[in-house]
Amino acid sequence: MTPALKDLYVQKDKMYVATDCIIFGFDAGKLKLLVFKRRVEPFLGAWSLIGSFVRMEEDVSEAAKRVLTEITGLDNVFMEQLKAYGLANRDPGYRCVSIAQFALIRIDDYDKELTETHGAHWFELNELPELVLDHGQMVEDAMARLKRKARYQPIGFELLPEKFTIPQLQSLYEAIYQKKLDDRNFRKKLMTLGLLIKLNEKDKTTSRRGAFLYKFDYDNYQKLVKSGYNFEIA
Amino acid sequence: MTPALKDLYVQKDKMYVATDCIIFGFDAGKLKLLVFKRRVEPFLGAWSLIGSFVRMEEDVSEAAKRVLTEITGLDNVFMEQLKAYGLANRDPGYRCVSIAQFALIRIDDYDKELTETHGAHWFELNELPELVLDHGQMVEDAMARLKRKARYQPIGFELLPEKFTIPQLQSLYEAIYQKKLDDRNFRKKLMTLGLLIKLNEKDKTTSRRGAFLYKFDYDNYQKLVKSGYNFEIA
DNA sequence: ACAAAAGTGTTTTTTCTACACCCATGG
DNA sequence: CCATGGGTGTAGAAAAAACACTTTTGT
Repeated sequence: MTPALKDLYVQKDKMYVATDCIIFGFDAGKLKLLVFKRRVEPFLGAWSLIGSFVRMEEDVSEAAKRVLTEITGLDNVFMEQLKAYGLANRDPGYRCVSIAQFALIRIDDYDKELTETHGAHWFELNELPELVLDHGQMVEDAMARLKRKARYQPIGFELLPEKFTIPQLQSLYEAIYQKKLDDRNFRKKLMTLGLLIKLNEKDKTTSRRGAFLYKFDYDNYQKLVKSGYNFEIA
Repeated sequence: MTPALKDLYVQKDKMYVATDCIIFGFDAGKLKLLVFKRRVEPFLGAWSLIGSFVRMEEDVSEAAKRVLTEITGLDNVFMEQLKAYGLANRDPGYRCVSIAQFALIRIDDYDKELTETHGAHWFELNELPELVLDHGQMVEDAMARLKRKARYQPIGFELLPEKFTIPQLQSLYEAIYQKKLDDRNFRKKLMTLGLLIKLNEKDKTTSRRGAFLYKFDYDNYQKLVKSGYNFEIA
């Protein structure tokens, strides 16, 4: 914080600082968002992102992790800051700046009980209800970030189970980019990356023949990144 | 802002919210950063980004614009939010979250008097002094953003005068990417974009022959973006 | 035997890269 | 007339896009 000179002599105003989580999941070929029905005033009954005020002694990112763990029971979730929302009148109740966080979770391994006690629901992205305050804007911005980022960083894998099939991966990318991709080119591209480990198991839930399962090779990816490698999945 | 349920019953803490500006300029083939020598405690005499506390009645982005205008005398400067810095102990004096802003200015048309009265200096990026608090991190993050963003959005033009030559533009991109680019390929690439308007004037300050001046075609760019166009300058 | 999804190669087109010489001008 | 930076084209390599059929297997 670097106050401009004159600010040293004017009143410094204190505000609430909050954090809101935009939580993406992927299920049955659809991108989904975890939103919450508020059970208290203000905005009782309205849909909203989950969030919390940031406490005096915690980092903003810690506050976000705390919320995510309370809600999903998960630790080690992929999360990064989206941006701060700081319109003076964004919350009619009181001045509050919110720092939105962008999270990706494996939809199958979160704690359903926990979420249900919090009034959580998964919505498909194009079937989202109206959200309170500027939360709709946050979701829109997060979606744009996801689209851009999925291309250059292997964050898509955060949305899939640890073991996944190529067709699953493709349908995820199709959901993110909102367009159909060519099977052969997609598979070829991925294989040439050398970042998938083929397992000796098949997933037979979607076809009689079954599709081979793969794991993402995080170790190799880390190495490649260090040596100046640029991931890209169009 | 979406408080988690339990937060409604716990104390809500108020904090200072500040904004700090990472101001880039480009001059004589070098990327530069505007930093300030502090003339008051705390950190008297240390180098720092310029910033301000956000006031109760102003948007965070307004606060940043206010600072920028106070310092440079310029309005309509390219500025966008970088991200929020929210470590609990980032400022030893008191809890303060800072929202860093990323600004690009045309180095020739800012008000030199104004900046000098504020203790401002332009530093080349690889000759930066130590900065207070987490400002060094902010600069590093901003530089990464500039590198990434210059490739996909025509923000480079914000750093050049309205009329510029191709060699000038190339040297800007070379400074941003920190590598030499091929003259012919660079020029070819730009020409095929169809976003430069060639003027009937030459800049003769750098060669006897003189280089034609160009303007960026913002109108056409807007149109192309709307029709789904993707800008790219490698 | 057949439905339904998984898996496989080749050709064409486009984009990227590397590379060397002439031009215009002011001094 | 010459030093200096401005400006131009082409060929080879690499990457992206288009495209259709065979395989497996549970029912």
